[in-house]
Amino acid sequence: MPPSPSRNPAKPTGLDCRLAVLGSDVRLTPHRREVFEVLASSTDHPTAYDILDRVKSRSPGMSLATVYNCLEHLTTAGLIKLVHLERGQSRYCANLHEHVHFHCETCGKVIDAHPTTDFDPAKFWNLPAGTKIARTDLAIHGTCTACTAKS
Amino acid sequence: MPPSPSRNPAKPTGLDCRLAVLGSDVRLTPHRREVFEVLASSTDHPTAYDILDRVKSRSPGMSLATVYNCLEHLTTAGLIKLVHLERGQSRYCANLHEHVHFHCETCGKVIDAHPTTDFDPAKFWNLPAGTKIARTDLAIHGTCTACTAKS
DNA sequence: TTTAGAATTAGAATGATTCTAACTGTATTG
DNA sequence: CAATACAGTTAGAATCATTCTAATTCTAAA
Repeated sequence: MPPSPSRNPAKPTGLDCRLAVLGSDVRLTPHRREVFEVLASSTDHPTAYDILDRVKSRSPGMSLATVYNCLEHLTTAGLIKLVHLERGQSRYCANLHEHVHFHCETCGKVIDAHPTTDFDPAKFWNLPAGTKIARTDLAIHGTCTACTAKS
Repeated sequence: MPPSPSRNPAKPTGLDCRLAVLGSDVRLTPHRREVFEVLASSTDHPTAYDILDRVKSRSPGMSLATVYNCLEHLTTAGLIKLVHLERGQSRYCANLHEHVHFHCETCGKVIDAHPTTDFDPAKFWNLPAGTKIARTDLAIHGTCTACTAKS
């Protein structure tokens, strides 16, 4: 036994291990792991409902409430990101590399775009002095290659 | 009478005049005008419900459905902009100058930030060849001056 | 004045998300 | 090993934002 840690149910140490990535601290329960894995193997920025659909083959009993619950925990832990591009359903993204989103207004597809050089928003926009930037969300809307070719 | 335009109810010319700005083409009915004026005199990016609230002193009978309807027409015409920053209610903005939004994660306030120099997203992010950019939405999240001072 | 179509309306319907309360599982404590 | 405490999970209800529907009103041309 390790040096008698007093009972602390918020940080169990047994079978129910954690994912020690990026300083995050989530209990990786089976459901959370599956939601994470589905998202990590998707490149299309699925909605909560899409994720439920994809998880169902492995966990037929999972409910939408649980998907939302898992997504919330994973988001809080910084393992995944929430993306808002339009009204309606939110989308999720497990790409943790710095990137922005290109949204095709014709087919609805969302493509990750990675930076080619450093970008500092404070160089381009006039923010009040004393403002602290935590993160930036850039969404580029337009027409994707396939849709441009078709028209 | 002008040179007998054949009946075309989509483009009336009488009292119900249009706002000939920016190539837009909206019927500026009393309700639409009020919604637009409320928004134009607000700097806080109100939600549809906020707008209904502010419009009520002048048009007590206006319904939320009409507010949404007016906002939709004004948005389509390019007279106002729809802003998505978080889950939940959409916000609207009548600032048509090029700008981005700073969102304070502490107090929820949204501040317009205007460009100090030209910004071309294609210079910073690697988009697939053939992609056509229509517009970009940049949201900067962080802590505003007031909230930074308090903490 | 009639009429066609746009604008407006209240309320219903839908869609997305969150909440609630009951139940289950796991690991620590006695 | 049994009891316990709490996190995780669940279905379904509740809520919130938005859109739809069908009826009504308004406007301007014929």
